[in-house]
Amino acid sequence: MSTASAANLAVDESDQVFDSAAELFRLLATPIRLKIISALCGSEKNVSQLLSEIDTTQPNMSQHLATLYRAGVLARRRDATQIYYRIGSERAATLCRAVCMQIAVEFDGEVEIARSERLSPLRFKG
Amino acid sequence: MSTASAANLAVDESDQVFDSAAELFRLLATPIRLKIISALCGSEKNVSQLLSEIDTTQPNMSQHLATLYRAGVLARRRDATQIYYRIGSERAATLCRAVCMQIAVEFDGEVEIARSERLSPLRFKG
DNA sequence: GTCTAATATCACTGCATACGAATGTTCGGT
DNA sequence: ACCGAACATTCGTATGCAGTGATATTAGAC
Repeated sequence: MSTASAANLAVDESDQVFDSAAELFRLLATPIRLKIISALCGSEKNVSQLLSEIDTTQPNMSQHLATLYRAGVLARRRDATQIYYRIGSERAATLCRAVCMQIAVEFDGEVEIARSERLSPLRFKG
Repeated sequence: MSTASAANLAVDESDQVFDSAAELFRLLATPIRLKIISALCGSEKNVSQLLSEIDTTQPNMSQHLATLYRAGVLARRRDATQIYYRIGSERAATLCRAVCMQIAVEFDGEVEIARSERLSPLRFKG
């Protein structure tokens, strides 16, 4: 089992888990990539269609698509000169949906949390 | 509703949602921060205890704790000279747990996905 | 007040990467 | 074979940020 084989190494399996999880989070840590994933949740789209929905340059779009594709988050197929992207990993898409929806809900039913306390230095006496 | 009031601005509410979601993902995009959150899931701990579990320097630990605290992910209280940190946002902790657990499961029951295809250039004819 | 332990903050360095501009590649049409 | 459309890739730049070392703050013990 993979668990036993890596147990005696300096980096154990839990380290790998945290590394992989952090990498997944890093993939989703950019607004434009969340927009891309969100735009592809309903149906596949080619690059031009994505560019009409998301405000950025064509090279930038292409790079983010490549990043998500290499990570397995997106899949793609060619149709003539156009390339259609679609969701390739339901896990990432579900994660994106869940977090964005929850945040959207908070934006509506929001009360501004007393975050002023968090901005002051750590004092308990004076 | 807040939805209607921001609808005519250049950055609409969905942009803010994506920005906030990306910021949350960015907070979790570092292995050490995932380890910190994971270490605090069971019980609160002071900085020394965290340092004994997680391999890093004290200033680095302190900075990550401050980052997570400012974001509301962690809460803290003082006891004499020690400061105890605990989970402050169940959302972030749940997210961390869910993703790490799912990835851990994949690490055991894994078949190495054919990722060689993803590393080759985009060719469909030659 | 002085000393020490616990923690925070500051200044700096190095690395990763998002973005923009220019260029390259692939395909269909003629 | 050539041209244009659709994407991809490369290169340079700038910015953000994780990590490190040195220093500062806080609080308890004496």
